[in-house]
Amino acid sequence: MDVNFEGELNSEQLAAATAGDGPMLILAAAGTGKTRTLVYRVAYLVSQGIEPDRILLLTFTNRAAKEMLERASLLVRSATGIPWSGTFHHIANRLLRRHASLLGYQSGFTILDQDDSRKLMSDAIKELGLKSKEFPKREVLLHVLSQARNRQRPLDEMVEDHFDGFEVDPAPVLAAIKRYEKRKVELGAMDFDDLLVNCLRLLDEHPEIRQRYARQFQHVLVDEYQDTNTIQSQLVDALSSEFHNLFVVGDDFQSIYGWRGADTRNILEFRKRYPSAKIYKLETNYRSVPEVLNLANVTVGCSDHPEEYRKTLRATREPYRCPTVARLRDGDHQARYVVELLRNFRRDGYRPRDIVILYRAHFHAMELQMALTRARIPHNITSGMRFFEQAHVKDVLALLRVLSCATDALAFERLLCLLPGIGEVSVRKLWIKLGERFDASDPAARAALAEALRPAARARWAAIVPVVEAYYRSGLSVNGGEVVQRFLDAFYASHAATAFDNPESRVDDIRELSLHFGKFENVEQCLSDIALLTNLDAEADASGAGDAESIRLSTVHQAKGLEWPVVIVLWMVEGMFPSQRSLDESGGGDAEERRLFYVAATRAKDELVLCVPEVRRSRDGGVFYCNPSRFIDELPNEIAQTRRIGFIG
DNA sequence: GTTGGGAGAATTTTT
DNA sequence: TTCTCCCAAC
Repeated sequence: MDVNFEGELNSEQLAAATAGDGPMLILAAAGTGKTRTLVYRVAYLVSQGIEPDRILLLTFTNRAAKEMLERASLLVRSATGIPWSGTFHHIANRLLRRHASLLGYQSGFTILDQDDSRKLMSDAIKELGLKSKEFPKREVLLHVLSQARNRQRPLDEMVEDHFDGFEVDPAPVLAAIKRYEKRKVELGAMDFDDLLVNCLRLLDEHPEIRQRYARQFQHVLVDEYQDTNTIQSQLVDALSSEFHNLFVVGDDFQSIYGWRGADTRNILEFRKRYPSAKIYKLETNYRSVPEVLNLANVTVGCSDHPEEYRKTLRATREPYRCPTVARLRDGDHQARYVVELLRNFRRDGYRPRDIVILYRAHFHAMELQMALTRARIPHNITSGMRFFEQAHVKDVLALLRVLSCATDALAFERLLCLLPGIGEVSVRKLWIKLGERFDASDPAARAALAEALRPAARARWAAIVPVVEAYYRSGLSVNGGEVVQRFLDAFYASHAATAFDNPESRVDDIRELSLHFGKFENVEQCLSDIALLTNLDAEADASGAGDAESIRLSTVHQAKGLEWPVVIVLWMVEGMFPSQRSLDESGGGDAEERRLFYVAATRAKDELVLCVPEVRRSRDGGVFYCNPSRFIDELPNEIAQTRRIGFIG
């Protein structure tokens, strides 16, 4: 391995990447080569003779994990790359599969995704007879539970806090949540939070296990450390407890996931926990023109962020031109203006993929979506709906789950509901009749099921049976992709044709899924891997092509870590950005919104346009005047050029 | 019991 | 826009 560290890194990056042992905090401002530094750190460690399997590299997203691994493997040029590299949930899953029995789980435990969790919580609420308009929604309950677990706070306290000032009786709320938790254990399943919670439990309750892994991981590296929550930071601490070679990288000013339990204190108080920690700052920005950085620096400057952590972005690019603040009349005017802008940028030579439109919440882009469609401008929206949570994908996965686990009640229900005349109630009865389990490998169980079905359903079920039989005949060696393909041909394609208004694209998705599954040896592996992935689109995006000809519309959250030459931000008005809901929430809402705006602005390489409509129209024709966002108001004149946009069309 | 239509509501969402 | 809820008709 011959990496030229001096030649390929600037002095800030070099100092961090080639530092000695001990705990280290790298504060990397936006666009300063954070990933690069982390990747070269890995390469440096390997060049110093550290075995790759003694390095633990933790990231948050699959996207980051993939990028990191690719770049590191390239530098290290080892066939195995970095074997212990992945998302927190991935690594936790790996440890739990090995040692689940110590915690009373089977190593083949199912992972519940958000959809499953929602279902389970709904059931819990219904079973306790709490379903009413006044009772908090299942999402709220799941949120409170998740916060309590991720922040490691007692549940009753968290419930009290969350409903403080509202007329909500905590007792039934707690009862529903406990019922949910109990049900999960009965199913032998873990939700996303369980993976982390149980992994930490494993390390805490079994010192010999902790020691084994802490001794293995001579170096622990963490990306996006500002987004860690309490439990994740404890996991990191436990896994680095033998060598204390902890290398964490992050930007406290890009922490935008507080509402999911991320705790900036992890990064801000790193020195408190690790008094010997060295701090390195990366402030040289390679991404943006100086005018954009000036704006970002003003936004940071107006905050009450701790001095020690302040970073001032230093530009390396040539001066270009100021960001624009566009004053507009209303949402429709904004939409027409953006369409016009897009044409101008196209004329200037930017390609569609060079441009992104960002907003605080999905529905802020409503008018624009319609305008783009009318103007026939191709665009794609990174919507809230994730690939693996779409109905058709979950349907197909349900079959695999039924094949691999006889007690997966959720999957059984989902699969059987595909049959005509079978709904939730019938499935419940059926499940109990079958003894609360369905072992698909057992011909007697299959016969019992067919027997119990009414004629119409039985006829459709008959189409699925051969797929199941073929799977077991093959001795389980057939891969998940083939099972999916057979299921699609024998049953699902025709089901899709009657159930959806866009069956073609759904069938296409399933074909793609089938191909994806071809990589895995068995069905269990497919399921375990897929549960921790959120979409295939991200992979398709990364491989380029595809949607190069469309303009991307995205929330600011989803744009984190990415960059575009042209960035247009919609609805920069009080109440929308910053969002009112966020401001109303106790604790740091304002500060987090500010950081979010900072993230939005620093995505821009060349051009940044901030749209400020004057009024909002409601559905019933009402008109509200809105004030420009505080983040716009506080910008001095020389930082951004304000333009009053006349009426178009 | 199931299914389909229509009304109404909608922060953000790495796993 | 899309998703969820609720009621009425099979």
